[in-house]
Amino acid sequence: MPPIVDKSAKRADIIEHAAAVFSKTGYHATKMQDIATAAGIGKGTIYEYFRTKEELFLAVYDAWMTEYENVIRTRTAAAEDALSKVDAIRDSAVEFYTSRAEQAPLLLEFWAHALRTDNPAFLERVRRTRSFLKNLGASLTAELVNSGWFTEVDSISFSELETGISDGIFLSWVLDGRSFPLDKAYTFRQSVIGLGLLSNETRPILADRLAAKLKKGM
Amino acid sequence: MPPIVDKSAKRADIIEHAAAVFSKTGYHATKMQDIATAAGIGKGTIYEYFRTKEELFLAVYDAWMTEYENVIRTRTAAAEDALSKVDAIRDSAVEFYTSRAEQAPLLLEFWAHALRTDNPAFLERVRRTRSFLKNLGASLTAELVNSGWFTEVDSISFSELETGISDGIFLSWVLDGRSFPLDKAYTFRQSVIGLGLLSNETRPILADRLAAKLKKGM
Amino acid sequence: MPPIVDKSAKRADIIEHAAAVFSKTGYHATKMQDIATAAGIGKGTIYEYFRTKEELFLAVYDAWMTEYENVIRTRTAAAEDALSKVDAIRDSAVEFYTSRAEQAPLLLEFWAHALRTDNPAFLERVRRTRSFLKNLGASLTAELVNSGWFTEVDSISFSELETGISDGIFLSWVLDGRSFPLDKAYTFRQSVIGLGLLSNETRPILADRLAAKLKKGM
Amino acid sequence: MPPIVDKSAKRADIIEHAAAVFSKTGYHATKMQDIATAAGIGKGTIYEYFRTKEELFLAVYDAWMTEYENVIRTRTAAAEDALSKVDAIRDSAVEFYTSRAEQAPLLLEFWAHALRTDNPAFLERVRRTRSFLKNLGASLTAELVNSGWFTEVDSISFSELETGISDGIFLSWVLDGRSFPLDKAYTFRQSVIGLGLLSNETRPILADRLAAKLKKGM
DNA sequence: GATGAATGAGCTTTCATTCAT
DNA sequence: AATGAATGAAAGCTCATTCAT
Repeated sequence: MPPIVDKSAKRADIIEHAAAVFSKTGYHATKMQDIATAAGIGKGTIYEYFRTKEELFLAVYDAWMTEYENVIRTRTAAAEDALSKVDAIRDSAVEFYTSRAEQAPLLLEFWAHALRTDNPAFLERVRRTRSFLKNLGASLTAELVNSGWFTEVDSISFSELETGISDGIFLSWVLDGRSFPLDKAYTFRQSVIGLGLLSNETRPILADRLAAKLKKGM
Repeated sequence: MPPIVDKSAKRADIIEHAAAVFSKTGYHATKMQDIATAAGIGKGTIYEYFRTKEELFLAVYDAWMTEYENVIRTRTAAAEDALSKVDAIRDSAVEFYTSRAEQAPLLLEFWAHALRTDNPAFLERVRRTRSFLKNLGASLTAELVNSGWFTEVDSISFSELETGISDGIFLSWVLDGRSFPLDKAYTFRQSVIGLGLLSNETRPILADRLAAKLKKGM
Repeated sequence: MPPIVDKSAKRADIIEHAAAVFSKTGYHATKMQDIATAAGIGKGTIYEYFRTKEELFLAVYDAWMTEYENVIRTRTAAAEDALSKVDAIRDSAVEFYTSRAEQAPLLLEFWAHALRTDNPAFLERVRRTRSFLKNLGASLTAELVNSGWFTEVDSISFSELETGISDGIFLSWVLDGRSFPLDKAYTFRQSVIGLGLLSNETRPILADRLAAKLKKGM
Repeated sequence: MPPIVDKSAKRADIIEHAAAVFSKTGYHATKMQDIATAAGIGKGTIYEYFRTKEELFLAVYDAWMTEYENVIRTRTAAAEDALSKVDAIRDSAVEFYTSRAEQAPLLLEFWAHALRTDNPAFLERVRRTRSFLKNLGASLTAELVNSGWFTEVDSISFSELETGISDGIFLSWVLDGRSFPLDKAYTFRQSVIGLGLLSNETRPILADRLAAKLKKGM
């Protein structure tokens, strides 16, 4: 038996394998033994790092969402202006989801589970990422309104809507068997929404380009 | 003299009670005995009408979606023009979901299950309603484009997007603990999207009103 | 599968087999499967009649003690006078324990368990039989005192002592590998105790006989 | 500089902590980790001193019984005559048990375990103390008979009986929730038994005093 | 000697499903 | 048609014990 690197590395390793097995088999159909086997460890070892199967499930989701948030943080920080930041968020979402296409159904399972379990940590974790996205969206919206790009819009409401829209496109994509390219859908949506929000000053600048995209579709 | 109930009435009765129990407890935590008890029948009797728990779950979803589709069919048939039909769809969705607020998480569970089970009937059923909605949306969109209300837009893509957006708002609503009024969210969304789609001819007519709604928020 | 006789008969049947398996293997080492196999039923069936292994254990003890009490009730009722009733109790105890020699260690396990479990029903059941025996003993003692056979003695204390002595002899018998005949031990004890309790009037009548028994031993 | 403790001191320390934890939680519910934590050492360290949990259990019992025997040896050696030695034994028992009231149920568990395990060392240890007590009792009885205090009695049988009685009183005391004072019970028993054993010569001397105690009860 | 991470045998309990009545 | 007693596969979790460091 090789010496253990360190506890948190092993924990991360278990999470990674659990993510793979959960993604493939689904939460309920996955047995702890499956995960142990995949991770090349004993069943009991998992319980040294996670108290229950449910806690491990939460850890998988947490790892995903933490990474997702970090990607967005990094990318938006690198972007110079508000419009670029919006694009950065869109690209982050598209890349995150497409690179995890096989794992996408697990997000649905997680949401469903969060709504059922007695453990409040699940919904809390779900809402944390949603808050992060909504706050980010609201501040960018406000910036776009203030800079004159957008017509006046309640930035909180709009960000709430946008967050829902993103999830909805993802949901459609998953339920429809990923029958359309996710990036095209996000871009198309951006054109529709953008066209609606342009101010009277900026509309002339972009309207034609966006209109062309609308005509073309996904 | 035993009450005469034809098989399909009893089947419907079981579905109704199953829906209630599933909604409250969730699919996995619900025991067949719970449903039998709720329906006031013997556990074995359920199996006279449904081969498995899973099939009963499907039947519950099917009943819901069939009713949902029928409501939309009836309402859109009663509406006179395309814009009214769009409103009819929106109202149907809002009413359907708000009147089933407690049952909403079950839809998530159903979707998650549909993506996992080997039984293709689940995804088929999910996609049937989605197709219905997308087709209806596409034809209404085409009508609005043709009539000059909307700028030119790929109606198939747009309808796909709109379907996703509806699901996404619903999803947000459920995950965020129904913290905002669903009808307001749907209306707000309609304003944003509508403003983006108006043609150059119709924009002057409605732009001010929609802009006011954007400003006001949900 | 033959038709079921009736629920309580089946329950009793499970108890009987559980008693046999518990006696042979001990409570902790016994698996529910062992009992099911012995009873010729499925493992799950046991759970139709008993909620937990612990509850089944209690049922076994309860059945034994109920029978024990009933034997004593029947025998003492049939005995004519107090002295005969005392003998009846002694004989009942000896016969009960010797006929269950193999099962005796289980009583120890039950007592130990009763002192550990959170379920108060265990100690309650233990104390119920003890109360029954102590009350019976106290009333017989009072009768023997009143009739002049015994010298004055606090009947409650004496009965408490006697109950303990009975258990103690049984305990010795079990721990020492049943190396002495239980009936002889009970008789010998009766002689010692009896000799101590005789009144000045009755001592002359029985002293010689009892003294002879003391000399002889077990 | 690490504290110097020789192996046997550390072994004794583990036994002491194990006794405390076993007493509180019971043998089966106690985890090796609990003992390690209580002793402030690592789980693996226990296995440097004891091969199994069972062996540690035996060691705890052995320590108790060895101490018990030593107390009796010391006290009886200090007593001048046979009657005083008898009192010394009684006092030792009462003090030993009352000072370990919380630990008493563990003795029952030990006995139960001894009757179940394949390891013969358990019953051997149990019987060793019992033999010690029986032999001591028999020789004291013989002395009391020879000196004329007691009427003729088979000292082996009587000592066997007395050992059982002691255990029985202890058992009653534990099972009845220590609802009576143990010392009073032992004294009361001594009066009853003593009155039965007095010889014709000594009876006049003590009978009145013992009779008074009988009347008074525990 | 001391440690605690790793292990997996083992066990209770659940519950969808069957089928004799 | 209706029932519910019977079933056993299944799985999460525990914990005594090992052994590399």
